[in-house]
Amino acid sequence: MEPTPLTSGRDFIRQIIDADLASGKHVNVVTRFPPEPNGYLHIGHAKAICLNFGLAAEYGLKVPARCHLRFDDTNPEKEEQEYIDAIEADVRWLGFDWGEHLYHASDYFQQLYDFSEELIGKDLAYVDDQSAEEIRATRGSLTEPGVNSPWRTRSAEENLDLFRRMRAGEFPDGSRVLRARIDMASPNLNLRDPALWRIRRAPHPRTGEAWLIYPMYDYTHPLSDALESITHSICTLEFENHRPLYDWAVDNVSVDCKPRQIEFARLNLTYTVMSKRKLLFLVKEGHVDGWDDPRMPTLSGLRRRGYTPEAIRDFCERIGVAKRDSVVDVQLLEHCLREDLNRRAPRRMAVLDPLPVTIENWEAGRVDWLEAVNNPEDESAGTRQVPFTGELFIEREDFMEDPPKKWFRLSPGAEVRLRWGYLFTCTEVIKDSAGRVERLCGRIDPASRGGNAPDGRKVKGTIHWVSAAHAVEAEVRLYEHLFAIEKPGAERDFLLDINPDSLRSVSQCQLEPALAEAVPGTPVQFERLGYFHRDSRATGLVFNRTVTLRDTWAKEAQKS
RNA sequence: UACCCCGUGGUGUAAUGGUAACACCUCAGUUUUUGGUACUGAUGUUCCUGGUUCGAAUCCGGGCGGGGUAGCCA
Repeated sequence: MEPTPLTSGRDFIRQIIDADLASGKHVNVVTRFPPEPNGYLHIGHAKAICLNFGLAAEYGLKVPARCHLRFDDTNPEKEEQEYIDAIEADVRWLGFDWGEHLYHASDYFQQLYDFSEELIGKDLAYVDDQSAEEIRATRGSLTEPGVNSPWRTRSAEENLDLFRRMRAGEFPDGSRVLRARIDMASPNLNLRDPALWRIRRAPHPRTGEAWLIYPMYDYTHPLSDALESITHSICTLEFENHRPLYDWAVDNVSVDCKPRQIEFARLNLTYTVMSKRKLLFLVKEGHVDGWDDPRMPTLSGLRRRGYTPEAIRDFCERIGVAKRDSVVDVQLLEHCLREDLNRRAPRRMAVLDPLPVTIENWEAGRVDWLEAVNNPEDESAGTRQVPFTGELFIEREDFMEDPPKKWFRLSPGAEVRLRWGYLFTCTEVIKDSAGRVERLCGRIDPASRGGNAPDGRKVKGTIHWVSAAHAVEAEVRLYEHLFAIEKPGAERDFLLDINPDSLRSVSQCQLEPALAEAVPGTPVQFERLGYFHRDSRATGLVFNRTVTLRDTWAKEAQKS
């Protein structure tokens, strides 16, 4: 090891590990990410994944280090193979690799069982015949101690016999549990003789019908960690009160490894909900279109929305790790996304709300192929040819008949640049009988091909356009936050806080021809509008808006 | 009103007894063939109260505030 590392500027977890390495308590670092396969992974899990796998990668530069993926599959009633598969795919997509170290708590059932016989032999566990209701009633309350079970003083022989018969299936579901014998008067409720095993005749995705009893999390987790030689077992704050029980388990059975549990604050994000229960509810009740709905904070939803693993990892790094409850501004996530997409997304022109424009001084039938830069941030992205003709579509909102101050897009008599094309002046506004603008006519400056004024005159506004004859049609889905307020559910049922405009689907958008070949999974910028991403599930040409561009004009316009 | 944890700009995170910093947000400006990007600048912070100390965001006491915990869920 290097001389004592600088602990300054590091989060509290890294400081703990630094100290453990410096003191010689550990010579390696082993972490784990332990999801329960009862739902899809979300951005909050990404924080834990980046932390645990990131720690292994970081410390791996100096000492042996690794991170395990372990499924915490001890409750077959809620867990499914579909979730197991999705979780593995999501962790990989995020960019992490567990190598050989894929584990399941269910792999340890036999060892966990043997440890329980050991506990029984030490008079540290007993079989309780009370019902769940009776146990609840005798647990006491936050301010009152619990009451000992009448079965608490059974002999080790009797407990052993009963426990073996529990396993053998001699008793009905719920009729008995194995309990730790700790202290029914402990101020920590978790220590009031917690259940260790319960009888449950439910088929398990991995062990099938082999087990009729299943171990509890509080018992399974510390011992699974110990069996895998985990050095630092990182979990979220709500397990803080469980730590004494965690330590009790590893201290009282024959394992030689004593992992340390460290708790950190889970991620909360503005304008979204993060609990699996709520996300499952949104899916089941049809408020969204499945776990991978682009509005969901799930990794599969973010992926379908167009988020990149790089942006998510960057975000997880920037939010830091601490113990205080906090709510991160979703704008930071969006910032990380834009920063990444700005570097990599090729630019294209797309008109979402088309307004026809006729260029009067353009020879009928003439097509001019213009060179357009693919990405000003990346010269290697090259250029492409876009067709320019006398009949174009521009964005309806880029024209105003009576523009406000500071408006520098199109208006009657005003000159704008058609991106990569010509300088254009609107000379006539044609309306339908209802007074709605139907079409614009105008003239281009033939000497301004490419967009440069021949005499150097300043043209402030640049707008995007497509040639009507060449445009391809597409559906574009405009997403906003799923919830309308920063902290959904804070004041009332979270469903009431759902944003009714979280999805606006626009059909018959007019796109430049290159977009017909857009590939799902690769981002593209629609110039002046935002970053988009061809939907991976829809047939036909459908784009999801990943995130808008920053829009200072929208802000300016909002002021008045 | 039992036990545990946590209080630093609007938000998130640093500063580990020695000038309170970084990022996001907000605002103002420069550059710009995207009202994008980039760049510059500005506003704004240690919950309160005693104590220890030459010196406290940091250590100690007392308050106050927030969160967690009473599944045979994880």
